[in-house]
Amino acid sequence: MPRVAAAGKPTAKISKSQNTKARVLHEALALASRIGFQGLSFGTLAAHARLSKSGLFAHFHSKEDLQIRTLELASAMFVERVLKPAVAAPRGVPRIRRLFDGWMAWIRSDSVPSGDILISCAFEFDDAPPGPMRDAVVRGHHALQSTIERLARQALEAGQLAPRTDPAQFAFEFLGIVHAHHHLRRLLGTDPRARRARLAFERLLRDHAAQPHRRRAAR
Amino acid sequence: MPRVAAAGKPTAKISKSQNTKARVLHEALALASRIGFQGLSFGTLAAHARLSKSGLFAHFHSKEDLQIRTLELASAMFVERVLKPAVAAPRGVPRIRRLFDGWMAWIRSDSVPSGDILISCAFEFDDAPPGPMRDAVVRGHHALQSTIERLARQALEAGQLAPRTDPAQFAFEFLGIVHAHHHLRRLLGTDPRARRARLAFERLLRDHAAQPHRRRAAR
DNA sequence: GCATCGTACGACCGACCGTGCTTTTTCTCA
DNA sequence: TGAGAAAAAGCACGGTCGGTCGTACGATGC
Repeated sequence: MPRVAAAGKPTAKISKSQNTKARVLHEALALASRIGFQGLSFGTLAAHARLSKSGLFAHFHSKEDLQIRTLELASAMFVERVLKPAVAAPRGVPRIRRLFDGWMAWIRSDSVPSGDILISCAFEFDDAPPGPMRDAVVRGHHALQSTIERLARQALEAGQLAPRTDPAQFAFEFLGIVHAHHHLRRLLGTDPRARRARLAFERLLRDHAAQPHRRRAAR
Repeated sequence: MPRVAAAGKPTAKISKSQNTKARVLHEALALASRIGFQGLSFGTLAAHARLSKSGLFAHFHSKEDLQIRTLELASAMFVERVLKPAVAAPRGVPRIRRLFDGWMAWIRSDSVPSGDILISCAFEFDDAPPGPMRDAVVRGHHALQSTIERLARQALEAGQLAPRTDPAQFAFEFLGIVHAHHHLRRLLGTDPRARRARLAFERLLRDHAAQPHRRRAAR
């Protein structure tokens, strides 16, 4: 069978192994985002990556290894495409906004089909028996939660959020909105339901906004 | 066929079949709530229900049939234990509160282990290929969404919510809070994290509360 | 008293699973 | 260019999956 020559890229001296490994991992990511991490089997991945099942074993020692590497790739992409652009925005509320916008775009993006694979993964393993994957998912959640908390705290210190704001609570609700949007998008299709999430986010921000000019009326 | 003449009649004799079927279904529900609907296999269920695999086939024609029956049982229990008690409360905000309280208790309940199986199911099938289970999940979502919308609309008409309230948006955020709580509970254990969901719910209510005494300050 | 039907059983099927072991192909570099 | 290393394939294993088949037991209707 005539092998397909590498996809035209110069590949500056990356040993071929690394190259195919990366390619296979991207295939695995696309596959996992469609059928879940549990459904990511060596057989289907092999067929999809035009590699024999045993050929995969040269790169991944076990299915669990494959899952974790794939999850790591997804995390790295999320950091690169969502977190980094967010922290490029000015501290405080603008940065929080940028995070939300970037996240929504990431969910909408086609590069990782079927939405945010990290969220799917979290829900897939939230009731799994203890194991490396579950641990990785828990670590990922804590990282996200504390990141959002930090952004909220910065906004608080900058006087852009009301002093009564609880950063942890803010992060909880922030994550809840994103998760709800992701779920609905997958369940009901791609209709412009992002509006609901956007409104909820605006309400969250408005409700915690600093109001220097007058005393708060509610309560 | 000595089939049941009519549903629900005295039927002093609950034909043995119905009995074991109900027993097996409850086993299936408990099992599915621990390992998910996809993981609910005939083999494991047979071992768990002390019935041979082929014995199960006398009651369920296929795995899909088993899944759907199990889902129906869960839905019926949810209606019985959460929805009905809620509509027993006075119309308006009290009824909404009762729904939230009941739902949180249902998630906490041990009767259906591992939280709300309907929520888990929804997340399990939100990216599944089209099929009866997915359809059932979508229908279930619409039913819940429209129920909450209705409660919100009633509260609106009773003047207990601010006129600018959008019932659909209210339902979206309500569901988001419950889902987020359920997810966190499964992911991080049973710690008293319900407080976060409670606070978010209170904020949702407070934010949409009618304020007859003064004009709203925000915006 | 006998035929019928629903319930339950054990054996079995083909497909796919994850994973090793061996062989062949391909790449790398002196 | 050729030898050694690395990558990929081939193959076989034990296991589980959803599902079928033939069969046997117990109740029920005629």
